[in-house]
Amino acid sequence: MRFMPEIVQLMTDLDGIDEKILQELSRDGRISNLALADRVGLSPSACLRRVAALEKAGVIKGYRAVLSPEKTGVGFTAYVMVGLNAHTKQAQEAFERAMSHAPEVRECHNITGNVEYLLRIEAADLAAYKHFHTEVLGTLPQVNAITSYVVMGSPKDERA
Amino acid sequence: MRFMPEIVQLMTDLDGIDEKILQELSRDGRISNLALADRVGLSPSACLRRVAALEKAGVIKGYRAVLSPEKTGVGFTAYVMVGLNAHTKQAQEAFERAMSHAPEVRECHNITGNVEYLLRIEAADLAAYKHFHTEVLGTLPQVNAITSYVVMGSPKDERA
DNA sequence: GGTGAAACGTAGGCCGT
DNA sequence: ACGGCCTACGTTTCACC
Repeated sequence: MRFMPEIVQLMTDLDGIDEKILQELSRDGRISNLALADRVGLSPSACLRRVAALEKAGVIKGYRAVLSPEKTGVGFTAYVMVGLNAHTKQAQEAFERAMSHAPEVRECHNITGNVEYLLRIEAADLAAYKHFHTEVLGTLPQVNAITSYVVMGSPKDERA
Repeated sequence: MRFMPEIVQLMTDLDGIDEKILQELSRDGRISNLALADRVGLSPSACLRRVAALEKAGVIKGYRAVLSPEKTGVGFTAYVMVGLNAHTKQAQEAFERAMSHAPEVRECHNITGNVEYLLRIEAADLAAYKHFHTEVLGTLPQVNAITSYVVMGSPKDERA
């Protein structure tokens, strides 16, 4: 490649009001524009224009409802370190494709260290996790090493 | 303890429509009730009643805007395994208290395995992370072992 | 669970700064 | 380029069936 693939603007210019808007929308993604405008000290129309601009610029990627894992049938969470046996682009792509299709995989991070990937797995229970472990991870030819860390609790969790 | 501390209803009874509602709201937390009702095949009022019930039951814990880390000044993410030198309740509570006050710590999970905790750290850059590593983690008397895994990319990330 | 109507919020044109 | 005002339009919300 001749230039760096994508030199994107890493931090959009955000003033104090923008930051307050983002803070409020992180806290309550369904706040009405009227209430939001009030909280940040702007008129509704000015506020709405800023929110629209933040969405358009990709600063706000979307809005999501935060669900209770226990109450939606997720009783088992684990982080899993996965090492591949080949460090080729093909092996990585094949593995990532498999992860993207597995519903138990909520996150797949490419990390530094002795293994390549860190996964967050959410399943109904230990049996469902075992199924994923053996039937999915265990059958992928690229996978070399699997280490599971079962989540016993999360004293802090500010996941978006 | 004489009985299990809290036997809560682990999975609220959710029918197919409830699951569809949750799925839609996870995808787009700002969908209008009208559009949501349409998608799940209910009248707006019936749909709204279900959403309100799901919120009240705690199945829906809230709504949040999903922000772009790069565009909000977060250029560095890492997972950190932390081992304590004492397995006492006091040591854990002190550590968890410290984590809850550290803004760089977005998640703190209590895990099984050779160490006690897995943290997700978000910072502006490597320098900011180094500061956290030495000035915060490094000064806690309970902390015994620290292993950092820097996130190079996240091919999949469905963090609520 | 559906209907309807009043209350409320949104979105866009327009003007002032 | 950005904020405030106004208003037609859409959405939410509630009592009632």
